Amino acid sequence: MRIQVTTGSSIPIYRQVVDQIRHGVATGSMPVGEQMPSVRALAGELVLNANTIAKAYAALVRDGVLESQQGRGYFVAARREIFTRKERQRRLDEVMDPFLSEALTLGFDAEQIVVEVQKRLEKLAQVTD
Amino acid sequence: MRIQVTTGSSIPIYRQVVDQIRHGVATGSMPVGEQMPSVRALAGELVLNANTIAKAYAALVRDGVLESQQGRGYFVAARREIFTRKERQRRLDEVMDPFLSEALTLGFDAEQIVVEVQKRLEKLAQVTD
Amino acid sequence: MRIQVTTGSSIPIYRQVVDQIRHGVATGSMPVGEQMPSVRALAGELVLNANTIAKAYAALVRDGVLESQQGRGYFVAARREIFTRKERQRRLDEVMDPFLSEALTLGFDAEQIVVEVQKRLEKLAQVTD
Amino acid sequence: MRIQVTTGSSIPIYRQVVDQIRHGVATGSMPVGEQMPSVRALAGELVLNANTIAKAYAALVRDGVLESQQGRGYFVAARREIFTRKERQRRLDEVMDPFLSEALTLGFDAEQIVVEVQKRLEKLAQVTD
DNA sequence: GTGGTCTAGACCACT
DNA sequence: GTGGTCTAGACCACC
Repeated sequence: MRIQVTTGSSIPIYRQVVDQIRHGVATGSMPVGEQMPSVRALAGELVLNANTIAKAYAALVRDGVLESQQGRGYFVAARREIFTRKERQRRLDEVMDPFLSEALTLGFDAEQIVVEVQKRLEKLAQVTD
Repeated sequence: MRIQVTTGSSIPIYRQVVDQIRHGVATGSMPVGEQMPSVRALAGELVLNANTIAKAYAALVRDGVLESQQGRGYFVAARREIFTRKERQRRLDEVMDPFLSEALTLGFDAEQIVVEVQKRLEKLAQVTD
Repeated sequence: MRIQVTTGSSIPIYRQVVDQIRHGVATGSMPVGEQMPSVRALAGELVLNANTIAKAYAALVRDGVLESQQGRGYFVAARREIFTRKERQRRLDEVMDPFLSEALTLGFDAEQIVVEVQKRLEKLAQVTD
Repeated sequence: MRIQVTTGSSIPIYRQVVDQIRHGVATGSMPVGEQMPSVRALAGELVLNANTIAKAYAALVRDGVLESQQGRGYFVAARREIFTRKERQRRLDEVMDPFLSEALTLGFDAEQIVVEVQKRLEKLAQVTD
């Protein structure tokens, strides 16, 4: 897929990039799972600042069009949804487990952990009042 | 022991590995002296880069959970008291705060958080038995 | 504070960086609260990869010598007691043995080693003054 | 002369062998010209892989502590100085500095460090006798 | 701009 | 085959 930008246009450059990629994905010329060119590579190709491309990619990730994979690059995303009751619980567990494993490793037992959590929550409540 | 990792999470992959191994050791499902899977083997199994596993193992070594033997592998270390009381409290607070703020952000109130923590700890205790 | 590194040495580069910063902090030539050079800046200055410096700084953070502030930089941490008496002894022995065996290997006898250690410590003390 | 190795140590086994032989030679308990046990004999005695002993002997030959005679075996070499006085001092400092900075960071002061070094050297002397 | 994570692949030391 | 170090370069989160 070929991306073209015109610097003279009233449409912001990053918007031009976003729109063309979105169109490419919608028409299937960018298939799901396909790797996008790196931020710097595309910036170089279009003779743009890397931040501009980064901003465009970020917007596309926010909209669920692309996915980023740490250290690998950006890829065309499959669909998804967020924030059901189950999802909330899943997210809670996700942050609770590291906390509990650290606490247990430090030598605190279950009872102590609960007490510490209560103490901390009381302290937070006071601050907020 | 089975380790699972989700690449989309906000929790770094190496931290997920650390937490699960810590948990395995704390509950005794990884007995003292047991050899861990090799860095490359675990990396291959989880489809991760070997450096990511190496980083996780290194973190566990400096926390006294594992020991490494050059050219032989990693082993579960004998439990020992490493930190002063004050330092343990400091480290507990350090991991508790992000957990609590995330939980509160997700809309759980103080009482619910305590209940969830207790529930989770009970579940962990059952695994130990 | 000036940091120097020799690439040919058997001592890993990141360890050399760690040791020199530790020394600078211990002698007070790096006062508490002082900001460290940024990872990239120090990497550039020493002509090393940024990851190598990041690894050294990370080691100093977990030893309580430095603190990191996301997006701001690394700072010299206030001194604090981290380890139990037993753990301190354990760690001391761990680094003393390789040193002594190397010294004996070089042909220094016990008495000479003690003298050399005293000499070196006196020199370090002078720097502190 | 009796050689002992501990497999759990962080010090490589071949290094333990090297150090003990070197120490034996230095103290005269292994006189000049004496034949060393064969690689396989020593490997069998210590229940180690023959490669490990071969490597230790090779290191000792490289450092001028032993001499090999094709088809006959290894012998304690006549003493000769390999390193210049300056080089010896440089190498000593190179391994001493990391040790001292670690010790100081752990909270040991100069006097304590000297005492610990003396204690450790005494213990080593007893083992070798 | 800062640190933090991850990948890829190199080379070395030890068993 | 094991771990350990280092480089190069990507993206991420925060300020």
